[in-house]
Amino acid sequence: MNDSNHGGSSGPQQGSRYVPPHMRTRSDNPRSNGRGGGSSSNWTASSDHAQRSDSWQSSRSDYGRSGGWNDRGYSNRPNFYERGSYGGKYSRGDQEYMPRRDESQGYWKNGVHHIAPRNPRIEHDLFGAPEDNDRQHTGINFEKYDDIPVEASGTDVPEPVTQFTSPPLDQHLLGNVDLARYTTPTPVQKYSIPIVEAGRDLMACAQTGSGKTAGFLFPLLSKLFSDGPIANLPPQDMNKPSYLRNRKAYPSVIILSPTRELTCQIYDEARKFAYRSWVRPCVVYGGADIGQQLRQIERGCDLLVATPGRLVDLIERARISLSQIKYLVLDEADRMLDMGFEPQIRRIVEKEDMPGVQDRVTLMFSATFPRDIQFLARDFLKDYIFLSVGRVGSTSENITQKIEYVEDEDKRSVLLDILHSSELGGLTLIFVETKRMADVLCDFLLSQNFPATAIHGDRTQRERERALDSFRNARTPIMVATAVAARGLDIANVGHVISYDLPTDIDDYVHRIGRTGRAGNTGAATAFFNRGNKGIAGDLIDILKEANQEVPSWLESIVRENRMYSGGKGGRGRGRGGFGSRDFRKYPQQGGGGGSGGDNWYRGNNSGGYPAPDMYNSYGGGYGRGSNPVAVQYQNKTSWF
DNA sequence: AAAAAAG
Repeated sequence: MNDSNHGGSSGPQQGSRYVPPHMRTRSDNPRSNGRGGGSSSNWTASSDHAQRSDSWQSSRSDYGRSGGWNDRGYSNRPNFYERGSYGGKYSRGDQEYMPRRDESQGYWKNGVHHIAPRNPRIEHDLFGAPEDNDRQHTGINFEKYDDIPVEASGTDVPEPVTQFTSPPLDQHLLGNVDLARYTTPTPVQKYSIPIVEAGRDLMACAQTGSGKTAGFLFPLLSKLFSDGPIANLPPQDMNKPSYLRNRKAYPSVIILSPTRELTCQIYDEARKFAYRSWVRPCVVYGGADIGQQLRQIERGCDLLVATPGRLVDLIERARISLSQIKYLVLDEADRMLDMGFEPQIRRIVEKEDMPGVQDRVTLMFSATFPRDIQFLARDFLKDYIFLSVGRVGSTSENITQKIEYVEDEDKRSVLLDILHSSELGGLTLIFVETKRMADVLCDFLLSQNFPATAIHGDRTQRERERALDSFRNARTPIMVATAVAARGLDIANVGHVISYDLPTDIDDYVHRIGRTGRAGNTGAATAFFNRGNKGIAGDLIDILKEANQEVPSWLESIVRENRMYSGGKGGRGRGRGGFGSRDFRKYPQQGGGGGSGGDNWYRGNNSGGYPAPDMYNSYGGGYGRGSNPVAVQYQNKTSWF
């Protein structure tokens, strides 16, 4: 039922096979021993360690031979690898050896960034096979994204960059960017790079699909690479036995994200770009063995990607200190608030030992910019740059949206029709509203001999990761999902998104269809609509029109008839026509539900000037009037990494 | 109303 139960009876079997992606090391993969679950004894652990060092020694000797290893075409940056090539500096007897790092880890000493030698196996793990262009899908078609409109506001907005170059980016980071085959910065990245470089705070209305993960990772890691760790870190004396050591980790970066899968995804990206550097990324999230995560952290943790609940847990256990934080990133902030994380987030940011707003750089990302996000921005950010990123054009062009009227009892057979008629190739993602339905439908599909899996919050973390994995690599090209997979998740090659049940929130719908139609590809999105969904009909029509899609006439009439009764809710002030979210410091707010033009609660800021920080103080607590005064942005999410 | 997340 719950992951913790697996640790007991069934733990050994499952634990021996499954190693979460971020825990995998070179020698973990072929682990054939039946032991090795979370509860395995110290004996197993230490013998593991011995094996690891052995295999390490042997692979290390490979470095001398350049073989085919250097033939991978890094010609554009010939100097990059010279520093990191295997040399005599880095040996066990040497003073510079830092035991808390393994050999694939760089280190910082006396103001110099020592880059670790390259490691073919890790490189393959992180970046894929060099010739495998399909798997390595990042970096394609970026040119296409030049059209995405970006609007930046705030004081002294730095000029956007146009290329990945050094400066402003660190040379080592550029090498990793090359390895990951990112060629051209996306619009978010063009802006975020100089903004973070300048040490400014950022509030960005953008989604994963816009390249925002790299958008914050690049400049932030780049700065860390050049600046090094904070000097006054309490020294870790690794010669002491572990029980006498300070077991707290002092990360420089915290990245918070709402779901476990998203957290893992960000972590995977971080690993790529932190490769061989002194920065060691870690990831913590609920539902997984905390002991394993603690051990990871103990080995060094400079950049931590976390879900809020687990992070609070670790702080309480005094295993994480926030006192050295230089960068705080809140990803999918609106989603985190929706999920009720505000208390945890406020606790982490305001009530623990994290440096104050003035003493850290804070980056906030959010698909929408409703009022509670504005308040969060007010409290967490200083003199920030507001970035509004337009849709990645493919919502309108690349994704064919279709709304079908299907009664609940007919849904199954219509679904089967669709699945039978669709040609092989792309993945099919089916969204349902309840966890129960996800299981029921998945079971039904299996009984009909469709290779399906399901992902939802009642499954264990292991099951979730397995499901996602088997979907990604097309072992089960059909996946039934709840809202857990609607946003942010990057699943390549999804050809068809089916909203078996429509969500009640149009944002969710938009996020769902954004799982398909990736860069350069076309996608299909089908939704089953019936009377139960009439609440979303109006918004749905808006979306369809905006995306130049066919609007069924029956849908129009449902809306008309709906308006008769509801007295015309007249939309919720969503910004149509490209840009949605606006810098509320600059623009007058659009009317919310009541609409009586009384939304100028921030008063007197139409001049485009930057508001004084205390502008909010005049506002007191009475902001309950009106609803949702802020335009919401619909942006496609063709995630490409 | 359901889902997600800390256990």
